[in-house]
Amino acid sequence: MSIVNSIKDQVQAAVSSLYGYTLSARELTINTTKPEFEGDYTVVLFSFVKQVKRSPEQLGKELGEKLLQEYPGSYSSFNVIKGFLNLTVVDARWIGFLESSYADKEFGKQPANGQKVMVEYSSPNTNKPLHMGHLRNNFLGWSVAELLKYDGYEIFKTCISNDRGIHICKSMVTWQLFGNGATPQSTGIKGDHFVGDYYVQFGNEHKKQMAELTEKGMTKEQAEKEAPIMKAAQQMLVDWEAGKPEVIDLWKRMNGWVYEGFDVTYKRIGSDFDKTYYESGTYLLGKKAVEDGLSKKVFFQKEDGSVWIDLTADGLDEKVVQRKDGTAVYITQDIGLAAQKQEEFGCQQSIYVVADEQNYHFKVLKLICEKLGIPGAEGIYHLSYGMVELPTGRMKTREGTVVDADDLIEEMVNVARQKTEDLGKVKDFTEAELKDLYDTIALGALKFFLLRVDPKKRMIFNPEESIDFHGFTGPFIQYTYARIRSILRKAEGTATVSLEGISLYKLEKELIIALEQFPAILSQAVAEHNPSVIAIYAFNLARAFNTFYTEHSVMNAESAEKKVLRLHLSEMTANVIAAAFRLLGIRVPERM
RNA sequence: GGUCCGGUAGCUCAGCUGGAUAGAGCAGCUGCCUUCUAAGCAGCAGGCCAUUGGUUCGAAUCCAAUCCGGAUCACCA
Repeated sequence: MSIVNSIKDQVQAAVSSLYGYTLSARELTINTTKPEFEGDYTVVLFSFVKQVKRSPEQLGKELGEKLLQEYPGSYSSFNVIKGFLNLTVVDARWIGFLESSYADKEFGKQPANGQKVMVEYSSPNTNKPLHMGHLRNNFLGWSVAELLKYDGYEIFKTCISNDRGIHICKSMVTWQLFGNGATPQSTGIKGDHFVGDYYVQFGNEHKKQMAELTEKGMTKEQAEKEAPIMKAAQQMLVDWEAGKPEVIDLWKRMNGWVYEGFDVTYKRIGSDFDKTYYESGTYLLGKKAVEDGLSKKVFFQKEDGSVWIDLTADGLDEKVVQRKDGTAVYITQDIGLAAQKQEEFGCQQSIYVVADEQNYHFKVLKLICEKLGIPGAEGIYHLSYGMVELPTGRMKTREGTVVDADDLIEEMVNVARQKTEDLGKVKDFTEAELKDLYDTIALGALKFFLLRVDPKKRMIFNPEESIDFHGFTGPFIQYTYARIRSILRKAEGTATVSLEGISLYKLEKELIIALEQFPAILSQAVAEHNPSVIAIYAFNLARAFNTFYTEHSVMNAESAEKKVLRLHLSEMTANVIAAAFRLLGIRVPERM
């Protein structure tokens, strides 16, 4: 049990035996004591002074004395200031905790709980390369999956590839018209960028053709549809749905290029999936759901043949689920896919990592699935995250204002290299070791930058200011880790001694208190599906260590006991940093 | 217009299940490398927590209204 929880139990017991009053969980708040006061934990008395009919001062005094008397092994002293009871926990208790946990490389990990959770994330379109928004999505999805795994769930990571539709046809048509048979191999351009370039070119051509048509007197709306290149793309979509062989071949070929490109990026950023679904293989799945919905009278058909669901009773609108031409809309595909995933994996919870612009969509999806009685519908959870924006507003592919993922990573690696060379601490590294270190630092900085912010909030990224390597950053924490590893290498073979009876300095105790909180932080992060909780914690822990480190020497400690104590403190800090970073998908270097 | 999300230091963000004097990082300014890695540490400066009202022992936090910004309400995906 955590120390806070055992304090709660003891306070409850003490109040009960003193006043015959049972404190509810809501009435009992215990915080870590503010640094300006003496003590480790603070019991807030205001919330139950009335119930026990005492003044705050009197209550604090009586309660403090009772605790000290009943649990002499737990508390060494107390003080009461206004309505706050500050308790000091005996050093031996902290040391006992440290001794039992310092070598645990998986501190806080929970045993398997038999529950299965699916996490769907990444979900790219195959007509353009990954950008910064995808990175946030990937890092988030991956990290939340790891968090749940650590918390005892069995996890399945999936990805849905939006590989069909008008968008990919646009790239295909443009390649046919202007490509002259070029390939990623012949041009040396990474496949996803290669295809993405044609998508951008489509936009330019389309604009050009629209201008010509509007000059001839067409309205903008007409021109948009009538532009020859747009008509060609539309036709291609029809041909694709009809299964025209040469279109299918081209589609497979171009998507193949994109996947080759994606694979490189995914490998680099460490994203992986247990299963990838392709929209081309699932977009007809909704049919069954529509029939099912009609027979259950959840859906109704209008005169023109289109199928709808009326959600006005739930405060939403009427929503179309099948077009009058009988084809499925987006939401229907998702319903079909949800049902299929449930059949294949049977998870209790299904998490969709998708940007917050789709909040409404997922609200509707969940509601419809519930009404259709699809198993696991209650377990649908939309992990909604805010978009990454530029200081000038949203990123737009067509306007060329996206921050490309590959470019950004490359730039980060360059900064990491430059910085490392300037410092000159790892001159003995081999080429391969250096390359690995630059990747570790660069991706560490990038992932930390994107994960340290509450997922719900949209975040602003200014490409003019490069991502920092100092302060509240990944490299800061990696550096702390490397420093500790350096000490531990030097300390190998140090004889262990009993720590009984030794007392703790303030900075030593603060570090232990921080370490002890890790499991509580984990459950918070899991409950909120929020890796930023871990990121912030890791930073605070590293900072606490650095403060301790400059103040107290480990290897030249004043006694053998202190040396062992500090080695254990250092080792546990390193273990917890490594565990926290593993959950964020960030590696830690032995040296940097 | 309806619904949802946000507004905290010059900038980027914590704190939001109500608790003590609102915290970090960056940027600015001072110090600290002949002792375990200075990607570090210590310090200074920087705030009408959007506004107004309410709830109470206590409000950045809860409630209401207002203002500002964003998303969404497609037979697009």
